[in-house]
Amino acid sequence: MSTNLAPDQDTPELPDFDLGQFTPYRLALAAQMLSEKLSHHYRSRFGITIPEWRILVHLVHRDGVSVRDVENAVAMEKSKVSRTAARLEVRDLIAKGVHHSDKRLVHLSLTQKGRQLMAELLPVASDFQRSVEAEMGKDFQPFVQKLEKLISAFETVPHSGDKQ
Amino acid sequence: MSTNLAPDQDTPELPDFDLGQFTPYRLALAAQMLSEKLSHHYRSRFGITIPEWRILVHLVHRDGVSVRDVENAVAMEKSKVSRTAARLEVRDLIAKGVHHSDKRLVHLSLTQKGRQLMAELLPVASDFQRSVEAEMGKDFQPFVQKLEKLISAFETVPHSGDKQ
DNA sequence: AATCGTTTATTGTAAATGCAACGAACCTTG
DNA sequence: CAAGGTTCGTTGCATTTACAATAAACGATT
Repeated sequence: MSTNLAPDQDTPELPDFDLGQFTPYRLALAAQMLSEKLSHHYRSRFGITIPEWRILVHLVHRDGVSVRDVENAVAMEKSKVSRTAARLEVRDLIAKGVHHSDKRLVHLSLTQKGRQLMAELLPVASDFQRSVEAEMGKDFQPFVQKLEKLISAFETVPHSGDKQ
Repeated sequence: MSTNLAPDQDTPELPDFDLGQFTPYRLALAAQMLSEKLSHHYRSRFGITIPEWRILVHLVHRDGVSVRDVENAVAMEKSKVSRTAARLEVRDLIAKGVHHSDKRLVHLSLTQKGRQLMAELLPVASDFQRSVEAEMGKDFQPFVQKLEKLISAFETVPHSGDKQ
């Protein structure tokens, strides 16, 4: 409880700022809404979380890759990839092997069980994608193009001193 | 290491699925990139995290609200709002009081120190917003309109049985 | 071949998160 | 006013997360 006697004294004039007009927030909100709605399908029907989904779907696209490859492809930190992959291995959805020539690399690949799961999961994702496209109608293509433009504009340039 | 002798036997044909074309993922990526780039300013220069930023900026917009109000306004769970507000109170950036007539409600408001912080922070956010708009040029307005269309299309309708 | 620096993946640790359970305050109905 | 149901905010708990530190394998240089 404040005991200030002159609460407005010396207070700088604050410009009004509406979070609802702030693009980073609106983008985060849209992403959160779509992800929650979609991941509801993964979770309730297949017990798959979003990080798990990302690894699995990347392995469908390009099987037999390393943790580092996944990290770059699906925008997840390597420790997150590592622990998520460990969970998937326990459930026998992926297999972890060693690369032929480079023993540092982990060879991640889908198991039969993983492939069967993805055979059920991918149509759900495709349906969802189609529902997004249908929802936006003719606006979809231009929207995606501008979204990609935004992504490439804000893509972190390597070695550009971004972290400091 | 797998000992399957016929690894492709019984394997269903998996359609190729490119995460890079999947709208929920691209949206999440764009949001993550913008948030990271922006929150870098908050963090390094002011020691403010994204949840803290959201509460503070909402209090600039509409001061003296409850946890529930914040929860609805900035799309954060109430327990997250509660704990984040507790941190902000410790740092004397916001004050927690009791509502006049309803003693259940917590009255959240900016302190002098909080207002001074926001006086420094808001211009940074505005600059960032302008940089996004500049980056996208004439595409910005149509992009935002379509983004809002997407948000309202996927907004969870209350009492529509969405959670089951 | 031995050594130094780099890359890769895992793990330790503290912090953050979501969900459920809880108590307090409110609101209704009898 | 008493009892039952609801809303609000906090807290307990198990899980997840980010970041740093580590170990193992690699490559290059001498």
